Amino acid sequence: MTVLFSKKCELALQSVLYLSILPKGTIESADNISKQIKAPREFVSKILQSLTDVDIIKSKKGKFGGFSLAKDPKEIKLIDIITAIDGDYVFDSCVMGFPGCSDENPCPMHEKWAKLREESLQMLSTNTLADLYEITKRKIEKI
Amino acid sequence: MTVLFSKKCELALQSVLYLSILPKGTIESADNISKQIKAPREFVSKILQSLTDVDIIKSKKGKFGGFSLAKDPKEIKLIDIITAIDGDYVFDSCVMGFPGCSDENPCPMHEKWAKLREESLQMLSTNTLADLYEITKRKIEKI
DNA sequence: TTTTTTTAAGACAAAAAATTCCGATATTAG
DNA sequence: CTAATATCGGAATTTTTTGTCTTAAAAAAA
Ligand code: SF4
Ligand code: SF4
Repeated sequence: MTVLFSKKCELALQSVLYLSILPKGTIESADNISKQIKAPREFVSKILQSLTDVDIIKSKKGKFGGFSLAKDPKEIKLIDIITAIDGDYVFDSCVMGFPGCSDENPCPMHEKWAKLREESLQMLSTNTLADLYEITKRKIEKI
Repeated sequence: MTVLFSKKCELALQSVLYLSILPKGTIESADNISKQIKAPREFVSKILQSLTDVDIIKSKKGKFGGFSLAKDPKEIKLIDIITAIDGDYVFDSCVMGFPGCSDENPCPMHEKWAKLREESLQMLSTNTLADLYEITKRKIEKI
């Protein structure tokens, strides 16, 4: 298997992107969200719970309850969602898993990967939900 | 978890890189290789078996048996090892896992990732074991 | 207040990935 | 030939990840 983010993380990104195109303040139930992104409801629900813990989204119980963004889409960077789910070591760990890794003793692919990793991290750290608004909207509508 | 290659694939890369710095034709046992890369012997052994199936390395049974490169390090591209273990869909699948993915209907991160993915694939497709010789040697010696 | 709806929390189950075990077979040395 | 050493192939086990269920608690409506 070759994967960049865990399933949880993928679904977290999808869910939050979905929330980000709804009118500001909209509360959407886990049920609706899961239907939209075509993923198991209970699983999505669980993932969203952990995003509320880090204040990316907020939840409301009871009738007409659900989840909504906790802040402005401009304030939510993609990397925030990723680290919330997959941890902060995200771009620290290595593609090669070579033992004894350090700057003085880099593994054969270090130099080659370092650039790509840095670019990826950069991309995820600069882009916010707001930046993806248009294309997210187009995508969601067509699913 | 955030991972690019599976554990198997990482160990495959490490094992083959190790073989590539040994004098041409050297036969090394799974036991030695696993010690060198500090990984479970039986697991390494299993992984090496599947690499023999695709003629990246060859094996020899019996006393003084083991594994050795099946061809010149110049002929073995990194991507060959990766596809042998993780399959050819390696860079086809997506970071986002958005449903309904297609060129006309790309997901929000498509454009941003496409470039990075292409660069990664390019890097893995152009580099051979021979290209990494010097740094691999330095790395292995220091582990 | 009672009912309905929805999240919260945690145990539980299933699936996938990683790792080990074992019996068979091949190879070489003595 | 026999003993020793390795890979081979497949089953079995363990661990991690993914996904489900069940019960409780909160909120709104009746
Ligand atoms: S040296 Fe670089 S490429 Fe190698 S294991 Fe460490 S971080 Fe990864
Ligand atoms: S559109 Fe691009 S980024 Fe999105 S799921 Fe498809 S390949 Fe991945």
